[in-house]
Amino acid sequence: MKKGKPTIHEIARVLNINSSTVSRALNNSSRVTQKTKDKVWAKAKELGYQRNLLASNLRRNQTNTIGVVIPRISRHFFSSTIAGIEEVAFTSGFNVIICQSLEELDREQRIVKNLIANRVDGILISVSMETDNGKHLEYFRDNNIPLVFFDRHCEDMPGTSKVIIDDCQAAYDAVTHLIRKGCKKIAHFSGPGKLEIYKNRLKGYKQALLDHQITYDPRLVLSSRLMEADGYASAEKLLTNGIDIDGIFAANDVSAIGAVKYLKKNDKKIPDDVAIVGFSNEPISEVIEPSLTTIDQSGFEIGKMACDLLIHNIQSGDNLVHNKTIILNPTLIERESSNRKTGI
Amino acid sequence: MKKGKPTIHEIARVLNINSSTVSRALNNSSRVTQKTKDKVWAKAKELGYQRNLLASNLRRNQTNTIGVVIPRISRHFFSSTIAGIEEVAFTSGFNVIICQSLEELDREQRIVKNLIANRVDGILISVSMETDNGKHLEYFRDNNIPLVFFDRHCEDMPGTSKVIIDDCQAAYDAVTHLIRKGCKKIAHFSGPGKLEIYKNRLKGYKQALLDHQITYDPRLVLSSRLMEADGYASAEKLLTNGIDIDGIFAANDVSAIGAVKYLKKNDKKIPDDVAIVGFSNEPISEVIEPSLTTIDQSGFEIGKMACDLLIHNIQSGDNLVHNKTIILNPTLIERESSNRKTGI
DNA sequence: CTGTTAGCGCCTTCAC
DNA sequence: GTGAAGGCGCTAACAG
Repeated sequence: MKKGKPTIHEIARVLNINSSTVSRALNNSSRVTQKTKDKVWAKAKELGYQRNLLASNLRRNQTNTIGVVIPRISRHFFSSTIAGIEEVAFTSGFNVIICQSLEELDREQRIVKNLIANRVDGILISVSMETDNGKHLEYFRDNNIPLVFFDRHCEDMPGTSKVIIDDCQAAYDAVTHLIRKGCKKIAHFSGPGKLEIYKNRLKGYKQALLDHQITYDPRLVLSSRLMEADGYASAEKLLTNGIDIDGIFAANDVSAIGAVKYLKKNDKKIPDDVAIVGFSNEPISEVIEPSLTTIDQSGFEIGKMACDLLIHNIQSGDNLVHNKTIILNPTLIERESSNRKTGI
Repeated sequence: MKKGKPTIHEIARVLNINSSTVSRALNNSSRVTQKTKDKVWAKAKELGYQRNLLASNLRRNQTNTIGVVIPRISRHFFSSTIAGIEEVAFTSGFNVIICQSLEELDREQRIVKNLIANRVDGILISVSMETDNGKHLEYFRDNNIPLVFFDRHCEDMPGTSKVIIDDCQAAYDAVTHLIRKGCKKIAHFSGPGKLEIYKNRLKGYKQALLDHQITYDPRLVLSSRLMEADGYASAEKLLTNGIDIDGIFAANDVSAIGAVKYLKKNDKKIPDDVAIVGFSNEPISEVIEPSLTTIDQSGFEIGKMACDLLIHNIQSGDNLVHNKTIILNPTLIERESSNRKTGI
């Protein structure tokens, strides 16, 4: 009973043929007899042979693997995204390595280094909320390794593919929707200020107010670190401080959920019957308050598109020529107000 | 401008030293001068050197990577689990490859093969609902590669480490809780029959009935494929068919949620005011029905323990000697009935 | 169709 | 403390 796992040489030895032939047979090369293939496959199975991809990848200088970096896997948007990515990757024969930055730049940097060290063929990334530049991603551009941003991107990396949503427009639509419903004092629950997407959502918010002759009041804008508790606290802060609001535009789902929880728990009412618009494709939004209007951004679709683009860039062999920015327009979904017990 | 990425030989060449020295310097070997180290590091940075882990791993015959196989990343339980796993792995210097079987045995088998081909140092797995034996996992035992089951395991693999919960006892407690609250006709929303954990939960359900002199009625047991729609349909089926129930024991969170949704939507009431106990650590349960009693199984803790065990097995070098089964006892959490508008 | 040869980039003896 | 040499397992190039 020998220790080491069998290699192609082992198979070659017992079969009295050359290891190259074994390699070709195992890879279903057309330049090898079916008879030989059968023999090789049979012996491989018999010996319990398991191909060593490390060696193969090293030799071929490609791994058929793409790295995915997201802030946090437990966020519904990102797990939908991963579902979409995996679907595309899988059917194209790529493996996926999923890594979470946990919203920390430091971790993100280490992850990226590691993905490079593991020689991934390309990378999909939605940056952490501490990331305000793409210095740690320059390696990819410099070495012509495809990289695609999705959702959260870096503004200082022009000439890099991205799949993003039109945050400014979406925010504009959301706020306009509230205004049309009669809201005049609309609070904005924002996200980390470093992230491009939240800057743009704020911009859309302001523009909508401006276009409808409503004065911008900075007291109504509350940022967050994307925790449910932040939304909760923001709602609490406004309402208990007697700041008068009649609508909320939440730039992220967790804020919206936190806000709703606060309102429910304290039986607070917001005068007008439309109240909250939140970016979200969280199924939870449908449950907690059937009337919650959302700006639907399908993580699944975004993941698919981003992965499609990446694989296209990988296979075309030249990252730089194929740069492309895909801008999606999420739709405003106004759910039926079935159960408006809290007055929201 | 040369094409290939710089290697240790490249660094060695320009520094007029041997590549072995460079290798040692880069690995912080104690047998190399600090001065040399500095030179090497400086030059590495200057050239934009990125270590090739494929080569390193091949040579060292270990990858410092553990594979994680779960049914579906978007299930809250599993994403908590991953958070726990990553925390432990990260601090021990291991990388993690996360793969989802999407509940398909076929996919699971391919994933496992791929992880083997990538020479992971160990594997953590919670099997798919189609998996009723561990044939595709025998390789690990045969080659002495550590494997740890968590949550969902295979009964035909004795002598394999696992971190599981005491499903039978937990179910027993849940049903007993309902009985004490006065329920007599308790429906059981189960899961895929192939999975050990659901068999055990059913066993606990039956035993609790038996011990309290309640006759077991098979019509009250409804299995599912773990979709929210199944819970919804099960509740609908029972209530519209006039089958009389006064309590539900849901063996998984999605069933519980589906059931609650059905009840809410149709304003159905269950006579007694205790109604549903569901396995869950989903935050959603707290939102949709604050009074939903749950059997709390912390995915985070399970992930941490499983990963701890795995890494211990990896580092001790002998998988077989260190087999260990950890059985956790989840706690029953009865939430305050704050807002019982639907009569649930 | 199959064999020979020569590495991929790194690490680890073994010398000195 | 550093150098020389060999090989991890696989595949690509070139013969034949």
